[in-house]
Amino acid sequence: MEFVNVIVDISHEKLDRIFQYRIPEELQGKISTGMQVQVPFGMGNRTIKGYVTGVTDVPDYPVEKIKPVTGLVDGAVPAESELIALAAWMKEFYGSTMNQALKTVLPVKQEVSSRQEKCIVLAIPREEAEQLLKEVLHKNFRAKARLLAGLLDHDGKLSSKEAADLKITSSVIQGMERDGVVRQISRVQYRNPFAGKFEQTGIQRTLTEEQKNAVDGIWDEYAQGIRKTYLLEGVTGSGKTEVYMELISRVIAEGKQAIVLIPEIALTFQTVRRFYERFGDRVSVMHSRLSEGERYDQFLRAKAGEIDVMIGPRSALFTPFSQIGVMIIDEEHEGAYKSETVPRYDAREVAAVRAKKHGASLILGSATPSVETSRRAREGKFGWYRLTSRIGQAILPEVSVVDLREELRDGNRSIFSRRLLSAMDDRLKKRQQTMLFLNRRGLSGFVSCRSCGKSIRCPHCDVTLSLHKDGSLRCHYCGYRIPMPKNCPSCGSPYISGFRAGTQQIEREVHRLFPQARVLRMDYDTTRTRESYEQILSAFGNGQADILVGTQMIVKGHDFPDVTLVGIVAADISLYASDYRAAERTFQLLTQAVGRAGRGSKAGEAVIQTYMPEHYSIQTAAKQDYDAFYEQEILYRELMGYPPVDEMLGIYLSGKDLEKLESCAEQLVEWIRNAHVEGLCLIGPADAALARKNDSYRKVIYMKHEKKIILLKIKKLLEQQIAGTDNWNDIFIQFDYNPLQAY
DNA sequence: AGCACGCCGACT
DNA sequence: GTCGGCGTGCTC
Repeated sequence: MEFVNVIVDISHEKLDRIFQYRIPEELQGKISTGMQVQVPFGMGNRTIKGYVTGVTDVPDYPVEKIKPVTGLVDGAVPAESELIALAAWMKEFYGSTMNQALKTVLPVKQEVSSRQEKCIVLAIPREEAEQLLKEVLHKNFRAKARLLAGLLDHDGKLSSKEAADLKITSSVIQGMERDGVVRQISRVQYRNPFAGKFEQTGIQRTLTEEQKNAVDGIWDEYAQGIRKTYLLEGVTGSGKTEVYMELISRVIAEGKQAIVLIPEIALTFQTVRRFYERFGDRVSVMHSRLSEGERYDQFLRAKAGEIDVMIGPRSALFTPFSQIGVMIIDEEHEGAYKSETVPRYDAREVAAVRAKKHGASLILGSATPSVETSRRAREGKFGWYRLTSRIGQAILPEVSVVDLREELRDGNRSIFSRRLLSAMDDRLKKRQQTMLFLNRRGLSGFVSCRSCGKSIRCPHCDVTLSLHKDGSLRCHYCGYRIPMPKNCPSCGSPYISGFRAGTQQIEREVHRLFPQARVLRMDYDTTRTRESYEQILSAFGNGQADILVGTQMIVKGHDFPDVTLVGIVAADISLYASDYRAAERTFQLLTQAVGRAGRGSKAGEAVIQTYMPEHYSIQTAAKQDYDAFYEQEILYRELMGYPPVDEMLGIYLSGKDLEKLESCAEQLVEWIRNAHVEGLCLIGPADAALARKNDSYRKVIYMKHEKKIILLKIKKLLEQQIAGTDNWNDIFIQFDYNPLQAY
């Protein structure tokens, strides 16, 4: 290895790219990715620091112009270089360019003009400056004159943004600084996103027996130097957050830091306030509503050691702490922890890697753990603690499952069953609140029978087929296709179009049936603006509406004590999703929705409407029985070889030239076959779920194998093959482990 | 960002 | 001509 790729440590957009340097004799073998090096830069060859992002034998810059690395940066390794090494790992593991990986791991550097803490002040008395202004005007030093006039106009102080507006360049300022006319001062003032919003009360609730047991168990192992991943399985309202906070405070007491990941949608004032009340200013929050600058400030605050706890969504995983003691992923089953952009990383996996590097414990918390996590806990690979009782007087709601096929037989074709209608009527009379939940998510073209409830499934992959514009039903994994039948293949009924209700229709129907009811609707359309999400929730929480209609976003982490009825309008919608996780997702959504009823002192009720009342994910969700669900689900995964039993790798190809795309896909399949990997299951190539997007055609190939490392090896092999072939230039390829959504 | 280069007006 | 401010462009 003769050359290194370096990102220089100067924050300027124009320099935010890779520069190559030669490794001199004496440093051979001593330089690796993630290290900091000293390099000569610019015409004056001034020495600056840079981060090594890769080592290579082939330079892509004229060799005669490449300068040698001057030395290594010694001393403590800063957090950033750990993150760069992490980016390098992500690049290898998930498949991406180094730049893509770096962009996900490091925050966007601020544009120079938009956020400047630097300012220029007059270093001489006002009269002297006025005198000087006359002098420079006389000498026709226009830039200096502009600066002096500007300073005099603004009480002797100019921000560098104002200076830039006056077209004053740095060379002018530096010249005048040398002459002692002005001084440049830089004041670092970080924005604190909730300064003054909360108060630190130091409140510490006493732990229940179960909570204490979990904390002590994890802490005992921590004290013994055992660092691993734990599953904290606890029903909604069982107080997982108290366990997190206790562990965090112990870790802080040791001088270490903590990262708490929460799905963006559940990241509310309520959650943040609890952490703030306990840890005060040492907590910070990242969320998508922060401006670019505010987010960058949080990054800097963490780096400067101003905070100990960072709460945020997936991206908070990359907070530049130097010594993490504990990492927490709350609601670990949420799809939000998988990135939808390259590198398509899984935050739970990356957290485990980062935790290992820092010697931190990793806690995965959920009421309905993902099948992957659950399996590892059951196999003993993860520590496992359960919180089974709800805190306070809250009791689990009474659940009834309504068979919509019967409603149809009895002539009720409306969205609501008689049972749900009478329950809603009852709540309106009692002035209690109702939530109506529609669990649709990314569903397109699903087909199911309204008589027997069955969907039409792929004979090879056992997932629901989806309806395409050309009238065919297709499998998103293997491409299997049949024409859309006129009648249901299992019962012959002609009612086989899907349930087409949207939240707007439900809202309209509620208005029609209960004109006196005050209704709020919350879905993607009504929460576009910045504050609307919080507004709707707090309006409902304050009792300004009787009924809240919405999609999944209404069931995540909100306590409404006056809600005593939850209606799940069509529980099976998410069952018809055309991927192997449909049943799991349905169980999770239903369990969460049911758990929303009766969070206060009043008893709650949930009504689940469905065309498939016998399906195990609906049955088990109605009983809130996770174990029973898991036992059923793992059988299906075993039978079909889906994760976590086998590992799965999606390969997504896209390109504007269809013929070329097809031949490349075939070539890829051939390379995989030629590798002769034992136990490998190859599916496809097939049209992607979205076969055309932005003028590009899209194809998918899936591979399944018991061992992820084998898939990783094949991925690497393919990357090498592609690099060595020249006709791949305008075909784009992406890799995705255990995909969540169809490409 | 920070440095050098080269343009252009002012002064000996 | 030469001096020096000031804008421009490049940096492996």
